[in-house]
Amino acid sequence: MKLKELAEKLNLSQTTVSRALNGYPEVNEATRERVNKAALKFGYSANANARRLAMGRVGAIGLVIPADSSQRFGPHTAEFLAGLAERLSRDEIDFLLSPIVDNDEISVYKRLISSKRVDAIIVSGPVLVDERVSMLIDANFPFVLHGRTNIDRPHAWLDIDNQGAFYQAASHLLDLGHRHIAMIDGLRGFTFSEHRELGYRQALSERGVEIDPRFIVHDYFSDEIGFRETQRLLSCTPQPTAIIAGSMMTALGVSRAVRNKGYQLGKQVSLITHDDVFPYLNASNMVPSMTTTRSSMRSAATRIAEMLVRVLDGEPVDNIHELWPVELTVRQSSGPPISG
Amino acid sequence: MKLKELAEKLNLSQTTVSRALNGYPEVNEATRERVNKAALKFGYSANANARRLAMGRVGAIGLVIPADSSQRFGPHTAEFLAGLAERLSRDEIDFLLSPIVDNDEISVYKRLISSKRVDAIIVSGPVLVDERVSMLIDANFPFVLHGRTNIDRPHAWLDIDNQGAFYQAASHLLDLGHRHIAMIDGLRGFTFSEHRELGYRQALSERGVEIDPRFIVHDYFSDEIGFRETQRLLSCTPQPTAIIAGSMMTALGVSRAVRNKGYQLGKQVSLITHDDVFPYLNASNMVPSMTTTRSSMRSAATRIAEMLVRVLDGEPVDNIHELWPVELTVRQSSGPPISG
DNA sequence: CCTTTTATCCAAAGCGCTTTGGATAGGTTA
DNA sequence: TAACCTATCCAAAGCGCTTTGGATAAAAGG
Repeated sequence: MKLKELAEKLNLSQTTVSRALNGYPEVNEATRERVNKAALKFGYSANANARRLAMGRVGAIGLVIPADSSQRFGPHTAEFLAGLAERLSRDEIDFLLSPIVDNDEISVYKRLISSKRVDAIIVSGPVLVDERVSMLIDANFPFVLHGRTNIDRPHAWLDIDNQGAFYQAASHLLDLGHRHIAMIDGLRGFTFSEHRELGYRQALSERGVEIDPRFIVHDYFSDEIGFRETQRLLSCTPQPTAIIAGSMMTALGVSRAVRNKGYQLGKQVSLITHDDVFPYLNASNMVPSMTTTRSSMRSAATRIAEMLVRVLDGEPVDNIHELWPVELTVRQSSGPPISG
Repeated sequence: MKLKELAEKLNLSQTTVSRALNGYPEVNEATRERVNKAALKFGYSANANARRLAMGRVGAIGLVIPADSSQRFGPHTAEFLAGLAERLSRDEIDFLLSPIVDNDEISVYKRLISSKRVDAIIVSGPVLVDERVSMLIDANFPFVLHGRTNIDRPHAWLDIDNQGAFYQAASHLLDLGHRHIAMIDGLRGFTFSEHRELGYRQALSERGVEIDPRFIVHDYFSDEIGFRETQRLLSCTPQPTAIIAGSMMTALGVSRAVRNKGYQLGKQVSLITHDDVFPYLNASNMVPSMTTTRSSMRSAATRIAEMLVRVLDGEPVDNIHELWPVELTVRQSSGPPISG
């Protein structure tokens, strides 16, 4: 069923039917109703391609995702997508996932833009000076960045206060009396990771605590890394008495290594984790319950979707950015240091 | 830059340029090269909407995902998407995620079909008699099902042997001498979940072991459910001496509850988990290492993408289905029952 | 040397929609 | 009653591409 046929059945022109369907004012209410009813009855729904061709709009936003078997497409991405879906479904905006081909990320973005299949793009996992971001600004293509870069040309972004998170975590541990604090976070180069390290260093420096480079780990978020690195850390002299973990997955590995050594969390080793809030992995239900810096990835994504809609509505991007604070929740996995 | 302009610059017709670009034979090799070079130089790339409108094809496949904050969009979905991306990137096929609106799943599918935005659909999480599947068959719309249904009209699917998985797990536990075996699996109604219960029941029945309905749990896959239900199970009389968990997330909760009670995995309580293979959560690295039935969700997705391409190439769906066996890997979390 | 084939290329007709620039008829105003 | 709105509808022109049905010229066949 196409517009023309529907129009014929109704003895109306395509113009009128189109207008009736799209809510234009210059059509009689009675007519509109008649059209709507008929559309429903015949199961008519506009061909999206034709519609977009005519309008120059798309009704979809783009995301570029890694296509190899890397760790990068993990539970964080899933939460993120779920959050986007939550908001975008309201406007019937779909999203287009474009896998990276030939490891050439930037050209996937370019393809996405020039193929006109998306109205906007969401960029995540930025590095400090992100080529994608400057390219998108240059191309004047609408996008929202999840995270931050050092590029100070105006663009829309949302980030959480990663520096503050690790600063708070480290400060709390210092308050408790810890002096040997390690951190196991995400890969070096990513802004979030660098910011977290900054927060960690800041806290330690403020108290005059020396920073031991062996205690700073950057790697993938996985239980295995958490386990392995904690084992390594616990064989250092002096041993760290506290660890800050960048993700729940990492924390699982850390816990395991700590237990494995016969230690208890919150006693010989304290642990603070950054919690992106996975519905299937709850920090407060852990045993012992986990001290965390918490910020829902899903909510952030929902908000980003919101911002994207604003960008698409033409709002100037200068004002579209948000920095979300991160709150420390003290639970049982952190306590004053005791000797092993 | 549009086709017309490019054609003008080259002093050729749109037809020829289009054909040159799309690899049709009726164009001189020299001309083709000239065209390709010019296209590259001017950064020309066909407007996808126009292209699709003209061709009636899309270059994207559809997936419907839950948009609420349910548990359903979790790490399994993420792995699945990653697997699809791995294969579809080769053919530059994108995927379109359509969130469910108003909780009306079937109409999202219909919208997806009639809006002509995707060439095919991937359906996952089928129930025993799945309305979506019969609808898609009726509509004669290409799709591949991840999982199985009882609908015996021809369609393409890939499933793992869920029944066999739980049958093997239960049998192994019975072999070890367990007589009180519980299972904590996914939500009732889903085929995979029903199949697993079938396997479990079959194993127990074959050995004449009575089935205790309190020992069969169906719920979301999460550590919290695993924890809570295990606590409940361990307060039953008689206590189960073994638990089969449907997912790694569940297993984390189970482990925690077991430890919490002062028990050891593989001693007072044995645990076998179905492992969908998450890169960030490794069964063999757990302590104690985890006995699993293992089947990579990611590989399955990659294969499904492969099948989808075949479906799109017009191969009859009758022969496009695969049932993947699941292998039991015995590790330390399962052992003979000992008294608490 | 003329006819037939083959290799290239092109003009124009869609694909299904939105939107521009009127038409038409009934109602208002003076 | 004539001149002017207003509300409602329509025909036709794109949107940028692919594809059909030739045209043209060079090569081959007789």
